Formats: sequence, structure tokens, C-alpha cells
Amino acid sequence: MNLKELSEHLGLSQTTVSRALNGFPEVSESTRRRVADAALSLNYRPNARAKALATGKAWSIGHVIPLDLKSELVNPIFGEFVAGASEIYAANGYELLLSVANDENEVDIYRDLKAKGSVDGVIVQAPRRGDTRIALLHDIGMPFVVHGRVTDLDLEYSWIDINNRSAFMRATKFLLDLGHRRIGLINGQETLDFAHKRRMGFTQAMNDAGVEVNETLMTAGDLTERYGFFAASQLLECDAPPTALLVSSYITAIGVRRALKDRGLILGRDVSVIIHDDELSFFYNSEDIPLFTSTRSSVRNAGRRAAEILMQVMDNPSSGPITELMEADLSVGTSTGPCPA
Amino acid sequence: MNLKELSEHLGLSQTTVSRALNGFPEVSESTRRRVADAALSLNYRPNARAKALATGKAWSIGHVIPLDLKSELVNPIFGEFVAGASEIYAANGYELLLSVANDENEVDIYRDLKAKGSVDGVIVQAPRRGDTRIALLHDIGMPFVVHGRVTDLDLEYSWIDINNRSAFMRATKFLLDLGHRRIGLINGQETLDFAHKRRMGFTQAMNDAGVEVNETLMTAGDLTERYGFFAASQLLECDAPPTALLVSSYITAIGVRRALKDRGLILGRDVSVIIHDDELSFFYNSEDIPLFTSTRSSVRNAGRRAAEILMQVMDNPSSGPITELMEADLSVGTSTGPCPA
DNA sequence: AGGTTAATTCAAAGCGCTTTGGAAAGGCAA
DNA sequence: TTGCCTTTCCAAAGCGCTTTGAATTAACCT
Repeated sequence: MNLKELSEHLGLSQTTVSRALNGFPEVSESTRRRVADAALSLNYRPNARAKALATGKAWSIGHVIPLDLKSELVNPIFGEFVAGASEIYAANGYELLLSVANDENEVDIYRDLKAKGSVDGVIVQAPRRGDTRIALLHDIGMPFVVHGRVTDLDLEYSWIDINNRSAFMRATKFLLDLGHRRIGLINGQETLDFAHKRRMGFTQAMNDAGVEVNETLMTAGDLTERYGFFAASQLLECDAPPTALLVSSYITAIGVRRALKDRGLILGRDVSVIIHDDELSFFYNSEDIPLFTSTRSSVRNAGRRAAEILMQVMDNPSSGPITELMEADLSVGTSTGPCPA
Repeated sequence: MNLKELSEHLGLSQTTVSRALNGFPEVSESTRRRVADAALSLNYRPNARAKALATGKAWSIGHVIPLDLKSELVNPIFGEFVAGASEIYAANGYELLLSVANDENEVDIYRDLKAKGSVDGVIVQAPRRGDTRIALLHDIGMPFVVHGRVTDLDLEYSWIDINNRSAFMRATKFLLDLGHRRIGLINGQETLDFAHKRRMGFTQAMNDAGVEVNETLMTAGDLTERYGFFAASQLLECDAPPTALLVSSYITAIGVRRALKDRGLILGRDVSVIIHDDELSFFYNSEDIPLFTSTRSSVRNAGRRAAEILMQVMDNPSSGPITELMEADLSVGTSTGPCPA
């Protein structure tokens, strides 16, 4: 069923039917209803490609998710983020186009999306320090919103981010207040901006408290269970092992917990752990007393907000960038306790 | 840059340029090269919407991922599956359209995709027992491949699946051979076909061995850490607690491990655990001696194969359904041991 | 009734591509 | 030279929609 057939069926012109369905004022209420009824009963929906061609809008949004070629890692938070964003897209009549990019073909993917007219805007995931994608998207004139930020970039752009710096500062302070002095950091890859900012927060809190930062206690790697295990094992084996750990994700923390258990160390007594909790739906950490003490912020909610911001940016390209910085709550669970004497 | 501009630039007709780029034989090799060079240097790529409209093909594939409204759960394996599938799509010039569906709007989403002409085919995720989607897609004439199967359906359709039944049979036998008799099952929701089949495999192995199956030792729930903890806790508290557990996913098993630790039970000594391992990239379980004994099968690879099959089905709609049953390997790790006396 | 305005409706062009049905040009045999 | 293939290229139609500009009808005043 296409527009032509529908209009013939109704004895109206394609123009009128199109206008009736798209809510234009110059069609009488009675015909509008007649058209709407017919469209519904005949299960008519305008062909998305034809509509896109005619309007010059693709009515879809691109998400480019980074795939680390070396570690073959797909960031698990991306599913949650997408779930949030797609809610908003669906409500606004947009579709979601997904591309998986690695470092090698990344630039091409954005260029392709633009040249092929596949999307009206994109979400930039996992920005790195000095990320070149922002400049690229600027150049090719593609509306975008960054999930995260890029430090030291003098371009203006729209983003949504959590305050990674203050979150980890606060978490570190919390540990310091509990008497911990040898605090380890198990971070994400510090080429990624969020990890960089968390490290800044960590060191700042340490400096503020006049506690020396031990470089060897700061580690960074993929957000995997395996890396958590590996990093924690290393840290716990050193001469003066940390009494507390700041861990960048729930998943990594699972590996940390395994490393503790292997050494017979008790979480929250022998070693305190604070994680950053993205509130992944399959890792519920919100019991009355949560398992992990955490800085928390729902990544699904971030997806929703990012999508909303992108809609605004596209509707109103001239109104300048929109930014949103969300503070992460500190939620106290059972994984932290006073520094053992 | 569009086709018209490019052809004017070259002093050729749009026809010739289009044919040159699409590899038609009736254009000389020299012009073809001239056209290709120009297209490359001018960064021309055909507008996807226009192409789709002209060819009647959307050049994109839909993935509809199920969102459980009650538990707000997005299955984490879906990211891995998508990563695999998108490799194949990219290689074949297809784009990937993602929709998130809940029980309420699921049917509409498939109908929409069809009526709007947004996709040429879809992947059906997480089939349930008696799933109505297969019949629906049949009716509306949408090519599809199911990731998993639907038992007791007399329609023919293309699918790719792992042999859940034999995998869990084998795992159960392995535990039986180790002397375990009270074996618990911590399964996924048994409305989902894969979980149903795993249960069948489990009970069959028990029956084959003449061991009575205790209904109270078979549990099912969401594939979350929390559920794993909850279910394992319950099982371990009962009068005759199981000495071994079959767990449907790595994530659930993390909760199980937590429940064991809370009771001071040692994994692989006091309680044996076999998991099904989807080889999620962030849960590496392939050390020399893996942590968990598991039935394993890469879900990313399943994504690749599903996409390949879909390509074939679309290229050759008349050639009947394509199916692929993959056996899961049993990989022995440290989480299993002989039944304690 | 005539004139003006507002409310409806429509025919046709155009979005950027593919593809059909020719046409022009080149090559070769008679 | 003529006639007949091949090879190489092209003009124009069409995919299903939106949108412009205009026509028709109805409604309302003098």
C-alpha cells in the first residue's frame, strides 16, 4: 500500500492525503479523519526512503560504537546507552543506525554516513583525549552529541557527561576519611577521556590531603573482569600493597573481588573498594545496602539525555552547543571500611 | 556531490557513471577507471535513500532487541552478537537498523519495518516458546533469520542455534561422572526457548543416569548477577543442598560465586559449577586453565553466521530455509571437582 | 447579484538514484 | 561503399514521497 493507492482508494489527490497525514492545517477535519481511518485500516505507512528523499532528512541517527581491534572488546555499557537513546528516537520518529568502527575505518564511517545521507546526526561514543572526530564532524557539517568530553579542545560542541573528576575526587576523599593512605587506582584506558578525568580527580584529592601519590599504584587497562583480576593481583603483590582500591567499573571490580578472594582477603575489611557504577541492568547494585560502595550514574539515562540533546541540536542548529554535566552520587555499600591498623 | 554533478564534471551521462560505479559490463574499462578516480577524489558516494528508492531495496537489516519492561533488562550478549553481525553487513554494503522492543509494541515494530520499507530483512533475537513472530514475519513476507529456535512450530524458517540440549546434557553427565547427584539448575527464563532446551538436556541426562530430578533444585530467572546470587542462596539453604550447579550464564555465575563466598564454600571443592559461556569479550574465560568449567560457544561468531545466512536467504528467497546447529564445546576449568563425600 | 476572502483540493515538479529502450560510433565482411 | 554486429554511451521514465503554485469551491459582505 503506497500513497498513490491510498489516495485513489479515497478519491483524493496524493497531496491532500499527504497533508492530512502530516497534520497540515489546510485540510478539513472531516477529510483528515477519513484519511486517518483509511490509513489505519489499510495499514498504510509512508515509505521511509521516499520520505527521506523528498524531505532531505534521513529520519535516523547514527551510533558508532568503537571496537578495540586488539582486545576485540565491545564496551558492555553501550547496550544500556542505546536502550536509553532508542526510547527517545522512537518517540520522535527516528530510527537508529548502528555502525561498529575500529581505529582504522573510523573516519571513513563518519564520512560515509554523511556522504550517503544515511543519518541526520550522530552520537560520538568513548571520546579519547585529543579526539579528532569532533573536528571531523564539524568540518563535514554533521550534527552530533558527544557522550563524554574531550579535554583541551577549543572547539565548541554539544556533550553530555558525568563529572568523572569530582566523582573520583569524592570517592578518594571518602577513602582518605576512612584512614586509607595507600590507595590504588584501577582505571580504564587513560587515552579515553573519562579515565583521564577520573585519574585527575584521584590525584587531586590525594594532593589536597597531602598524601603522596604512588605512581605504581595507578594502573589502567580494559574494562574487563580479566584486567581487574590482573591489576588487583599485581597491586596486592607489591611491597606496600594498597588498603583501598578505586575501580572504574563493576565488571573490573568482579575481577578485583576474585583477586582478593584468592588471597583470602575480605572485601570491605582487609581491602576497601569503591567502584564506578554505570547501573547496568544485569549488575544490580541497589539493595538496601548495596554490595559495592560506588559513584553511580545511570548510563541508560545518559543515553536518553544524549538523544534528547541531539534532537534539540538538529531542530535548532544555530542555537549553539548544549552541554550537560551530571554529578554522580556516592552510594555507600559494604565494600568499604576503615583502614586496617 | 551527487550523481548529476559528478556526471557533469566528467562530461558523461548519469547512466554511464552509475553503470561504471556499479560494475556493469557495458562500459569500457578506461571510462570506468576515469569515473572511479573522479568519484574517489571528489568523495562521491551515492545517496543511500535515493538508491534504496530506485532499487526497491533498503540495503539495511533490522535487529529488534527485546527489552523486558518489568526488569528493564537488556541482554548483554546482544552487543557481542551485533558486533559479529555488523562485520558481515559492512562487508556486504548493508547498514544495521536497531530497534528496542518490549512485549507491547513488538508486533508493531516488525509491521512498521515492513510497511515503511526500512529494512530488507531482520534477525529475530531471543525466541520464546510458541513465539508468534515467526508466523508474523512469514505473513508479511519479511526475510528473517532466528537466533535460536522455536520448539513445536511446524513452520519452516532459517535459524542458527547452538545445541543447548546436548550442551547441558553433556555438562550434566560430566557432573554425574564426578559423582554429583544433587545437581541444581540455575536457568534463564524458561519461556525463552534456549532455557527450555537446556532444562530438557539437564533432565534427560539425569533420567538417563537414573538419578531422580528434584523439581525444587531447578530454578529460572533473569540472566543477572543478582538472580544468580538469589537463586544460589536459596538452593544452598535448603535441606539437602546441591553439590553442583549448572548455571546459564557467566553473569549469573558471578552472583552464584558471591553466594558461595558468603557461606564460606569453595568453588570447585564444596560446590562444583558449570556455566554456559557465550564468550563475552569482557568476561574472558580462556586462561590456560579457565576459571569456570563451561559449555562454550562464541555469540559473536553466532552473530556473524546469522548475518551470513540472512544474506543468503535474501539473495535466494526461493531456496528454502537455511539452518545451522552448532555444538558447544565442554571446556574444563577450576570450578568443578569430585562430589565431596 | 457581484465581489472578495477563506477554506479545500489538486496537478505537477522534484528529491537522487537505477534501469529501460534506443541511438551513435566503431569494426569488419562482402 | 553498404550492411550488420558490437561496443559504448545516453535521454527519459520511474521509485514513493513532499511541496509549490494554482484552481476550485464555499462563505460571507455589500
